[in-house]
Amino acid sequence: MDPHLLRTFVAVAREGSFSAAAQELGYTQSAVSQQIAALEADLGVPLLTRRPVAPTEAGTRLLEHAGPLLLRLAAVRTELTRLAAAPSARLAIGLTPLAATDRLAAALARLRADLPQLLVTLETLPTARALAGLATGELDLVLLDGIAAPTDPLHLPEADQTPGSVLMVAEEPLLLALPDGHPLAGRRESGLPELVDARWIDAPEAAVPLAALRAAAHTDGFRPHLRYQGTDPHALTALIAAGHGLAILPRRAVDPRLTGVPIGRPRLLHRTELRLPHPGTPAGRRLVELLSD
Amino acid sequence: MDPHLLRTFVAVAREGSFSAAAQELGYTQSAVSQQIAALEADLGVPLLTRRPVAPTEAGTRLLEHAGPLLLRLAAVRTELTRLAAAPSARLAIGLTPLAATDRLAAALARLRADLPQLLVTLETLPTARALAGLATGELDLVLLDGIAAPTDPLHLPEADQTPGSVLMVAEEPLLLALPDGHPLAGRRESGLPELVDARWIDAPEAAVPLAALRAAAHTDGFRPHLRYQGTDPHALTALIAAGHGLAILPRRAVDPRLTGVPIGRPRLLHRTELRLPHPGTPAGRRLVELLSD
DNA sequence: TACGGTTACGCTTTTCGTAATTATC
DNA sequence: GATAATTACGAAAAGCGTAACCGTA
Repeated sequence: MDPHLLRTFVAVAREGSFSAAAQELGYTQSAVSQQIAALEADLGVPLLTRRPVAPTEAGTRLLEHAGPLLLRLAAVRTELTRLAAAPSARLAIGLTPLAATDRLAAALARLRADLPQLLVTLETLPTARALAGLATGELDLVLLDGIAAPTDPLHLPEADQTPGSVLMVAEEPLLLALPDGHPLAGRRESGLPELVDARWIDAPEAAVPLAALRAAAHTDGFRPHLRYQGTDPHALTALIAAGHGLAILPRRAVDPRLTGVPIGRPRLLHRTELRLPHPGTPAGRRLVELLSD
Repeated sequence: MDPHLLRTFVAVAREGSFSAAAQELGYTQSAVSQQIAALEADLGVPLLTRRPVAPTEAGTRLLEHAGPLLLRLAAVRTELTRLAAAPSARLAIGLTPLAATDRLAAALARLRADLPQLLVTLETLPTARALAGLATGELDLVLLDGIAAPTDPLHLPEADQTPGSVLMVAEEPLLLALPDGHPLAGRRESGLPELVDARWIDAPEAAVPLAALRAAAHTDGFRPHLRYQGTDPHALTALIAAGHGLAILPRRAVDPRLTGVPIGRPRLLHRTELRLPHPGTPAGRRLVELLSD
C-alpha cells in the first residue's frame, strides 16, 4: 500500500477516469492502469468498476482511509521540513468562517511590534481545508470554531492528525436567531431537543452547521428547509428576518435586528480554538505566547 | 515515505540497532542501512544518530507519527480483507481491565444459542494493545473502559483509526475508594479538584489510571505516591485499606471493605464502550444487535 | 582489534513509457 | 467506430544481498 498508489487511486476515484487522473498526476494512462492493478493485486480486492469508473464497496472503504492517511503523511513531512528549514518571515493564518478574531487581531498588532517585516496572511476557509492546509504547510496557524461542551476542546473529524498546541481563544453562548415576531422570541432560553423539528436554515458557512448540531445532540434531526451556501451574515440575517427559518449562531454573530434566545439544556458553547502544529514557525509560537497572556 | 521504510525505521529505533532490526525483519544489515539512508535522503533530515543508535529530534517526531500511520495502514488491510473473506466462526474479544462485562456475558450466552459452534476468545489487555489488535485483525471486538462526561464517548489517544460502530455498554459513577477510618470517608461526595494533591496510588490496570484523571481534569496533579502494576483488585484493596493512598474506581469495582465516596463536581462517569470495526465479523455484528436490545 | 554501520557492485525486480490490443458505449 | 482501459514489451531505476570498507569503542 504505497502512498504513491494510494494517491493515484484517490485521483482516479475523484476524477472518475484513469486518463484524467494520469494527466493530473503527470503519468501516462498506462502507468495509472498498472498502479491500480498493483494496488488491487496487493489488497486482493477489486477497488474500482470500469466503465463507468467508480469505487466498489472495498474501494469506498479504502477512500475513507486514504484521505486521512495521505494528510498525515503530508503533515509529518512539513513537520520535519520545518524543523530543519530556516525560520521564515511569513505567517499564514487560516480562519473558519465563525472564528472569533478579536483577541487574534489584538495579538497580531503586538506581534507586529516585535517583527516589523513579517508578512501576515489571513484566509477564510472551511474546517477540513484549514486542517489540510496545516498538514501541507500552506498554513502556519489556524483558528477553528465549532460547538463543544463548556471546557471540552473541539471535536474535529479526523482530528489528532497534527500533534501540536491547542489554545482556547474564545467561548461564547450559542443563540437561536429568530425574527422579532416569532413565537419563541419571548422565551428566556430554549433547549436544543425541543428544536429538533423546527424549520431550519442550513448555512454551514454563515452559522453553526446543522450537521454540527446533529452531532452534538446525538440525533438525526435538524433537517434543513433552506440552504444558504454563502458566508455573508447580512444575507443570512435577511433570510431569518423574512421567516425562512431559524439558525444557531454565536452571540457575537447575531444581528441586532434579530432576537437571540440562549440555548440552555445541553450546555453547549461556541468555541474558537487556535491550533499550532508541532513545531510551528517562530512567528506562530510568538503569537501563541502573546495570546496566552 | 514508503510504509516499508517507516516500518524499518521504527524497528531500528526500538531495537537501538541496525543489525537487530535487520534480523527481526528478515533483511540484511546492509539493506536496513540503505533503507534508513533512503528515508533520511527523502526527508532531508538525519533521523538517527549512530553509535549509539538513537532517534534525533526529527526522528522522534517521525516516530510519533509512524505508529498511528502503520496502525491505520494495517486497519485498512484487515477491513478490506474481511470484506472479501469467508465469514469466520471465530469471535476474538479484547477487554480492558475495568471494562464492565455483565451485559457482554449475558449477550454472549444468547449468541451461543444462535451460533453453537462459535469459538469465542476473551483476552484482557491495555487499551493501546486492544486498539492495535482491532487494527491488525487479531481481535474482532473490544470492550474499552475509561472516564468521560455523561453522554460523551470515550476520548481515546490516537482514536478514530478504525471507523466502525461504538456502542455504550455501561456507565456508572466514579467512586473515591478510601479506608474506613479516613477523614474523607464521612463525606457525601467529593469534587475532583480538591483531590489533586491527595496521596494517590497509581494502579493503571486495577483502577482508573491517574493519567486519565489528569487528562479529564485538565491538570498535571494527581501524582502517584505508590504505583501498583498488577491487575488484582484484592491487592489494590489491601493497599488502600492499609492507608498507602487513594484510588478512583467505578462503583462496581469498589470492595465492600472500603468506603466509596462519589465524585461530584466535574460530572464524570466510568464508561464502558464496545467498538466493532467496519465491517466486523458476522458474529460481532450479531452480538452488537443482541447488546442493543 | 572487533563490532557495527556504510559503501561498492552486480543481480533481480519493479516501474514507467510507447505502442499494440481489447472492450464497451 | 470511437473512446478508454488493458496488455506487451523494452528501457530505466530501485531494492537487496555479498563483500569490501571505514569509524568508533
